[in-house]
Amino acid sequence: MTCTPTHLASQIQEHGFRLTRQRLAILNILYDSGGHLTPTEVFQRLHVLLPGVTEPTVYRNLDFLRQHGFIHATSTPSGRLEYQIVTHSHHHLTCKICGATIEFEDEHLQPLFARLEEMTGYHLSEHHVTFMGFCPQCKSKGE
Amino acid sequence: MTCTPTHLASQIQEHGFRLTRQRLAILNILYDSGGHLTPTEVFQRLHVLLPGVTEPTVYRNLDFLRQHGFIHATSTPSGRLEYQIVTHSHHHLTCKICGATIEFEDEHLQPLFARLEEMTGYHLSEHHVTFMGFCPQCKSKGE
DNA sequence: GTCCTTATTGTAACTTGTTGCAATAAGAAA
DNA sequence: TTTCTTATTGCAACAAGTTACAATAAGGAC
Repeated sequence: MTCTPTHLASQIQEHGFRLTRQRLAILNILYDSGGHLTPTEVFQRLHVLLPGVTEPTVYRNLDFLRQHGFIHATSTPSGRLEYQIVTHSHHHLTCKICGATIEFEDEHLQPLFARLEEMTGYHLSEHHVTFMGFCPQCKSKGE
Repeated sequence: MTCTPTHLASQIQEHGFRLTRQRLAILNILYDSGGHLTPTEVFQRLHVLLPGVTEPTVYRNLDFLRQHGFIHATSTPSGRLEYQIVTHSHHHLTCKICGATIEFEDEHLQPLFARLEEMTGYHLSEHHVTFMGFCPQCKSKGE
C-alpha cells in the first residue's frame, strides 16, 4: 500500500471521488503526524490550515478515507478511534495496571487472517484489534 | 466464567466493591437481553426500572464492570462499544457491501493469544476485535 | 438498630460525535 | 473559458459520552 498524500490523492481521483482542499489537508496532517491522531486532534490542526473547516467535515472525511482503505483506524482501549496513514500497520497491547504499551506488527495476525478467510469464505479487508493485559512487571502482583 | 447476575453480584462484593441497585439492575438488563447492548439501550431499559438513574451512572458502571471483567465490551465497525454478559465470547465478521455478518468463537483466537503472550511476556486479559471484508457472494464483484 | 467511612450517585456543564438540508465547489463537458 | 451535475461542505440542531464536585447510600463497626 502506498502512503504519500500525493499518491493517495491520485488514487482518490482515480476512484472517481473528489479531491477537496479539506480532504487533501487531512491526508497531509495524518502523514506529517507520523502516528495516530484522534478526530479532535485532526480538527485542531486542520483549523490552522483551513480556518473555515468544521467538525462534521473532519468526521465525514476520516470515515470516508477509512471506508475506502486510504487510511487506517485503530480503536483505543476506551473505544475511541484514532486514524493514521496506512504505512505498515501495527497494534497495541496495554498493561491494565501501569499502562505500559507495546506494539506488535500486523503481520503477526496474518496466520489468523488466513485461517478466518478459509473458515468463512470471506475476504478480509479491515480489522480493529486491541489487547489489554498485565505486563511482566505487574503480572506477579495479580489484579 | 460464571454468568448469572446473582453470581456476578456476589463476585462484585467479594472483590470489595459495592453492590448498588443501579449496578445490579444493569447486570440484569444485560443478562435478560441475551446479546449486545449499547450504553444508550442500557440506559433506556434502566430508566424504566429505576426512573431516577442518569447517563453518567450507566457509562461509569459499564466501564467499571468491563474493566473488572464482569462483562465484555465489543467494538462495532463504527468504533462504538457494545456490552454483554460474559458467557462464551464471540466476534463479528461483517461484509462491507451487503452487511452480512457471521460470528466466530473466541477460541479461534486462542493460538494468537498464546503466541502474543509468548512474544511479549504479557498476560492477556481483554481484547476487542472486529473484522470487515467481503462475503463470498459480494467478493466476486470487487470493491 | 445507630454511627461512620467512603464508594457511588445525581447534577450541571461540558466535550465529542452525528444528522438533515441548503449552499458551495470539484470535475466533466461544451 | 463557461455551463452543468452532483459530491462535498458549512450550518444548525441534536445525540452521545465525559468530567468535577457535592449529596447520597452501601457496608462495616459498634
